[in-house]
Amino acid sequence: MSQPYHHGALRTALIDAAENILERDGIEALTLRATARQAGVSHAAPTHHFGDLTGLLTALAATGFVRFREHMEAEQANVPDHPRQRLMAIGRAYVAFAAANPGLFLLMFRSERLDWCSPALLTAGTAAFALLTQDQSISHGLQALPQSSEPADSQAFQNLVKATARWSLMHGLATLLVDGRLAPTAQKVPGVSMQRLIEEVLEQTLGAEKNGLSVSGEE
Amino acid sequence: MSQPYHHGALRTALIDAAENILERDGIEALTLRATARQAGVSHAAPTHHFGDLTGLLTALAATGFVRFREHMEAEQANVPDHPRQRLMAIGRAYVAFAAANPGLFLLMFRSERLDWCSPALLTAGTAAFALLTQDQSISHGLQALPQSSEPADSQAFQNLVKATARWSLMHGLATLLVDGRLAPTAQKVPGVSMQRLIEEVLEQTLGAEKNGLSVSGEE
DNA sequence: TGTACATCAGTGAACGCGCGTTCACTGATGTAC
DNA sequence: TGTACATCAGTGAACGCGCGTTCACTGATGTAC
Repeated sequence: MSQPYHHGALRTALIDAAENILERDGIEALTLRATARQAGVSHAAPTHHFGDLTGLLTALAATGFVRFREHMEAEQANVPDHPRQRLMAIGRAYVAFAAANPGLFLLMFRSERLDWCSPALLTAGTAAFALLTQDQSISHGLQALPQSSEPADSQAFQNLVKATARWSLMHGLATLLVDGRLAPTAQKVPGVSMQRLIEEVLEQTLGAEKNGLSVSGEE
Repeated sequence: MSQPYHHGALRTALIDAAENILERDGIEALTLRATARQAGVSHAAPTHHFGDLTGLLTALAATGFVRFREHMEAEQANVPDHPRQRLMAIGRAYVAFAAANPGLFLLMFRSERLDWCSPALLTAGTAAFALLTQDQSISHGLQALPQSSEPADSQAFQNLVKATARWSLMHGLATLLVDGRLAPTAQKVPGVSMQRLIEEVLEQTLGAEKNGLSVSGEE
């Protein structure tokens, strides 16, 4: 009946507790003491595992990036092995993860309080980002260093531009959605669900058959 | 020599002080008391003008949106009156504003502590967003309500999709840049400046002559 | 022109709060012999 | 198998800090007459 003195898996429990607080009360409410309360331990216990708040946030963000990558890979696996299909799947997964875990997503991408020197975070973050450039059309280009005289015109640079463009689109869409900026604009056109809007944006930018619709809006 | 008892323009001075703190120390350090210290008045003075911290942040964000819009309009005016040229100018201005005012940009777009019921903020924010949909190709479509049976296929919906796509791209690019996520990726291709990368991404997505390069990355 | 008075703008002391951090401690676990 | 002891994991009291907020106040401004 009585709680054992030793928790057994307190580190994991604290990360879970922190995520609960994050999604329920926002990042402002995510403190070491609140996390200890949520986990049901004394307020000095988290320090023992994470050192300080940055350590806790960094550990939480690292697990977030692992799950982020897993989610994108899983969605990618559900789809025919075609570059555009897979890219669309990643885009959908990117936005869906943000929508499903808004607090965690914001922590991962915008917290100035993460310690990017942490090996766990760096590894998990890099792995997730790598997925965005790992389709057939550009994967090899980003790895090969250009030997040409003008790097700005090299294939590697062009691939970097493409990867940055698609990443920006996914990230902007996810961010605007999570921040609630998309909803007011979308309501100008009645009868359209957010889901439908997102799907169509991804379709027209990432999934178009030949050249895809230009973001510039002219036909 | 002695300071007058009445400041004269304390409200404006407090907003300036708050912006200084925001850019120098980050949003975490932006408190009512810190703002009062920065402005050289007693710590109870800001409450008199803004009520609480949300009021101050909201007022600061509102001035930010005004300047954001002014900046985009000014850049747009420096360019030939061609839809793509103007769109490119807006995109460049969008990213440049974020880069030049990272703290303010983050406050404007991601602070959960803004009061969007504030008329000043709502007006300034709406005006800035409206600029993004005010080029010849889609401006009228977003205003006209569709009478067609299937809203998802209506012209208004297609225009919404286009506006959302370009906005997402600009916003994602600006956000990733400000959050320092772009730099590590870009360094994989040596000899390429961030400036050049951003310009090329905007060029290939917003400014391409015919259909623009698809974000999907296939030729 | 002068006086009285209301209103406004900012002061400074005080309060309670939750925070991070320290530190001696205590209970549990594991290992050496 | 049993005992001693080191190490580990979590406790709880205490600290100092900066915060938002309150409140009686004071100095300055403006207005009525």
